[in-house]
Amino acid sequence: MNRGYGQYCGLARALELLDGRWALLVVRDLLTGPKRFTELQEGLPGIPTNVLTNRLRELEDAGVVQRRAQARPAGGVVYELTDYGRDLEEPVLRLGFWGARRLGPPGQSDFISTDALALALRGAFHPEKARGPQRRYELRVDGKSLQIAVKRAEATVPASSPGEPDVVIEASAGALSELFSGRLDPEMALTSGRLRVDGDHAEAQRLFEMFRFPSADDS
Amino acid sequence: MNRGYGQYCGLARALELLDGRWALLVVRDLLTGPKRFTELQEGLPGIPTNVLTNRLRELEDAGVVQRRAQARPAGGVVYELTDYGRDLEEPVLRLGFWGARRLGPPGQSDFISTDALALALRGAFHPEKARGPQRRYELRVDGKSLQIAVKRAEATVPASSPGEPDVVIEASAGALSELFSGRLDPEMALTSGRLRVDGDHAEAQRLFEMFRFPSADDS
DNA sequence: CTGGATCCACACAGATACTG
DNA sequence: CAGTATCTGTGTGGATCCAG
Repeated sequence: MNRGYGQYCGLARALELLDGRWALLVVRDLLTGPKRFTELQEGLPGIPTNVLTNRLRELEDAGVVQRRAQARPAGGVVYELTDYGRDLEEPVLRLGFWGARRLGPPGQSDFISTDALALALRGAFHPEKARGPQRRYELRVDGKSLQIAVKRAEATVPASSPGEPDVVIEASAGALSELFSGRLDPEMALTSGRLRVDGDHAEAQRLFEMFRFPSADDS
Repeated sequence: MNRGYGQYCGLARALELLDGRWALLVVRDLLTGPKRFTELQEGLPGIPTNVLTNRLRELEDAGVVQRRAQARPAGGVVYELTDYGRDLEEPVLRLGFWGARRLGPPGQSDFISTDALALALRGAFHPEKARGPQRRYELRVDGKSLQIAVKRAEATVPASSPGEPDVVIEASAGALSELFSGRLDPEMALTSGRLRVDGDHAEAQRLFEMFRFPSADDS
């Protein structure tokens, strides 16, 4: 693919580098860390294997992704972003929040990507709201879990190393979306059962203060 | 098109709304103001008419673009962004600067879009560098011209109303790119003939201080 | 002239089966 | 696990034609 646009324009070049269906979603999933071929497949339900192969090759040629031979014992290869590819985090985040304003409540058949959630949380972090001791949270949604580490004014999503969470928070994607955008009060959600917390409730409340999505106040 | 990704994710939704080749370039050209069908065609050399028609319809369905019946005397229709579409300026700008880092020097056959230049300048404006009286600049490149109005700490690109420019600046796309990214000194460019200025040279120099592209310091 | 519609050839995406 | 091979749709490119 990639016949190009023939324009001397940064956007046109970006669209050439990120051309093809699924391309930016591959980048999104790699923004949370290196992944194997099959891990990418699992995070992108419906992508044909040959398309994933093509996108990875094209992104590699574009200098966005690189293959790396994995150390033993597992062997095999992992795909990871180059430095240049990692610089897509800001643009992708902006595009994501723009698109999120047209996300209604999640449907039954909607796939929930923990990579997408992790990315959104990174962009939703408000450092000035973070105080108190270092904390590790575990978010559970749709049978998957995601760990969040907050240390002083810095958040790591997903948490770089596995460990015991201080608080475990479980809710549906719809409930989480309302909680993180401030349209649903955590107290209310707890009493109504839309939110389950294992650990200090006040800690959970702090999480929803530190991470706040822009609210969907669109036309 | 638009079979969708089936994910509950803002980025996936954005990619669905902006799906199809040329889509974001259409948005880019509309970010500088409403345009007619044929004006869009001229700014997107190589786009087939049926593809432009399809993209405009899809963007209209997506709530990004709207058709408006044009007042007399010209009649006809113009396409313009909705409020939601205009909110793409930030994401598009970020993506554009990301892609611009992989723009070498312009080739012979590269088309120069004044819409792309206008957008890039909007994103490159440093309000704190703007002082002095209101000024209107005219940038000439590749046979096209673009007016820039700077008033206090605000820049309008392209200038909203036509008028007599205080300074006219002419250069090739390559020279402009180097001038705006600070890799080429305006004095040098003037003496070497890569830059022509009609008006106060100091004014031209100010322009290159107020508008500064992020430099291509990539790997 | 503007704003498309229509037709054709082709490249790419999707689906599935199969392999080192 | 990490793809390759193959077949089938459909979106794209390119040219041409047409109505207001």
